[in-house]
Amino acid sequence: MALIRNQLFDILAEAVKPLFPSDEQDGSLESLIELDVPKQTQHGDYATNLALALSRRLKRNPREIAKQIEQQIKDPNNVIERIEIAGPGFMNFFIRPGAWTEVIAEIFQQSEAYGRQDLGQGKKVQVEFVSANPTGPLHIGHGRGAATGDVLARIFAACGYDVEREYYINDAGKQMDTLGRSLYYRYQELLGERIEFPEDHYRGEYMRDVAREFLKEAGERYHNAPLDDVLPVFTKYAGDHILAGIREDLEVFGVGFDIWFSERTLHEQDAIRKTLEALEASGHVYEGEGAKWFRSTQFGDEKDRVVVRANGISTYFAADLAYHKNKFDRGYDLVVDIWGADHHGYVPRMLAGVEALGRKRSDLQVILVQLVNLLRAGKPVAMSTRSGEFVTLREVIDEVGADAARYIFLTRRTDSHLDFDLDVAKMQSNDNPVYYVQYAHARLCSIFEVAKERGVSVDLSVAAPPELGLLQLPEERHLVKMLGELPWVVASSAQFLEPHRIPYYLHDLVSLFHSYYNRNRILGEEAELTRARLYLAHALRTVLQNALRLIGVKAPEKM
RNA sequence: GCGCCUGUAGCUCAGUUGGAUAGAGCAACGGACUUCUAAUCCGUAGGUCGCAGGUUCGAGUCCUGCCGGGCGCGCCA
Repeated sequence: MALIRNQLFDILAEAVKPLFPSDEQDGSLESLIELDVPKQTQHGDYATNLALALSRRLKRNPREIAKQIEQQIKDPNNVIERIEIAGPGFMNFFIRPGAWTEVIAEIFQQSEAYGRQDLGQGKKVQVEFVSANPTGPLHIGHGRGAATGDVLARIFAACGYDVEREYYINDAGKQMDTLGRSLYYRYQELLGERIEFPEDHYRGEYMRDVAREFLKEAGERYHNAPLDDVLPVFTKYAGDHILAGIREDLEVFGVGFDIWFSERTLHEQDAIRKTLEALEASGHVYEGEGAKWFRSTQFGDEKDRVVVRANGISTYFAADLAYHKNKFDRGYDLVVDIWGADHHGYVPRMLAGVEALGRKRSDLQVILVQLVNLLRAGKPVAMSTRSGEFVTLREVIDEVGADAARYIFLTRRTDSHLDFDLDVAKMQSNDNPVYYVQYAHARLCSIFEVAKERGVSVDLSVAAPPELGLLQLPEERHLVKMLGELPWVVASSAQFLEPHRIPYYLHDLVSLFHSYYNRNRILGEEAELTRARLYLAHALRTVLQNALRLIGVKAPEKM
């Protein structure tokens, strides 16, 4: 049996059809159906503005339309107790109390799979995120991107998409040479040379660490070696070493990737030249002023973009065109790029590139994650990779914990700016919203522990005991209703690419539980009621675990 | 100058894509532990949703203008 929300949706989808001639009865009708959980209980368990939405199209009074839809409603499972048509034409649905217990049975049966669904039907999705240059450690902004991409990938997977996570390594280009030289200079310094370290090189303390490591491994054999001869050695060492550190930090943060894609491989396979040739053949690349240009204005960009400079060297953007061609050639139906918002000016040309490569613009979704303001006691902390004056992601995680950091990143929309105050995050560590959620889980686990100690039979082997009807308190119905919303929350997170919906859902759900817990006893005098409530508790625990897993936060059994 | 993001309670942020009486956490104040975890709960207080117009049955949400904050605007990556 389907969840109440889904049943209502299907019922409405059927009931609305007769209002239209048969040639208009397509999927567009279903997309109009929205089921709202009203804030006011007097407005029912679910409400829809369907009649209001249709009134313009049908040019009729919305209340009349609502009445007509109501007459068409068939409710074979008898989930609807009554329907009220209210205000200008809202339809408010009151669910038969007994129907809610189906939700618990559903959760019980699906268990770990509850919340998963098959919206994606196996479509291939790639989420590319972090992709920080391997020239320095990850900072807090990368952390936000990492959390966002990681959770989005988890959400897509839960929605039945075939997801791959990818990290694009910018290991070509001149910043790598700069990195190699930075290591070279620090290395020579360690060997006692006096070096005037260039302003525009990587001055961070971490480069000294890399140099010490390098010295340990390579010894002194590069002492005063001519820079040009040995630069590749230094570049490779520094790049590999820093990338290894990045991988380690991400691992600590609970973020993993399926593919680490090296930009260098594009050059090695001549992919950039091939891509440009193809684009030239299709008329999207032309020559002018000694350079080669991509005609991005044809697809709405404000000006055309250079892909090969007058000196014959291709631009970063050219590599990115080849990279995205490579992505689509790998067969992804949808590619999601997660970028720092400071790259937003780059979006129009990339979308233009996607179209020039023969794909739909919507096949690439770019999520811009707004920058993070790192604060300490309300004061901004300077962040600059070159100067080396910054707090690394690793330091933040060590200071406030991975779960708390994740939660702070995830409880805002990606397009809103984020103030991350280390002192606040630490100071509030006991009142941190993440602990509020985790605590609920620990409490639930504790209930089952105590039940076991007291010898209360917790036979959860049967999907849905008949006594669930004993759950008659309004709070219990409210809880169950909310439990039933998880799949919808997950689906909408995927649809709108908004991971923040999950933590907000968790918070609301857990708030209901804490309140319920303080007012009522799960393990009470009456055996049957206790049993019913244990089933509710079990369902709740399942939902918490599943939702926490989606955001990559631990569900501790004890706190 | 142009473009993107943003402005909601003292602070940090939600607000189901246009719905009914705008919410949460922190901070403040007052209560609740002999009970399944008080990292919890209950209550009080806190708002001209930046400002001004417009669109319509209905606007925090959409359109225009203005004001403020952030970011970007290279044959750099």
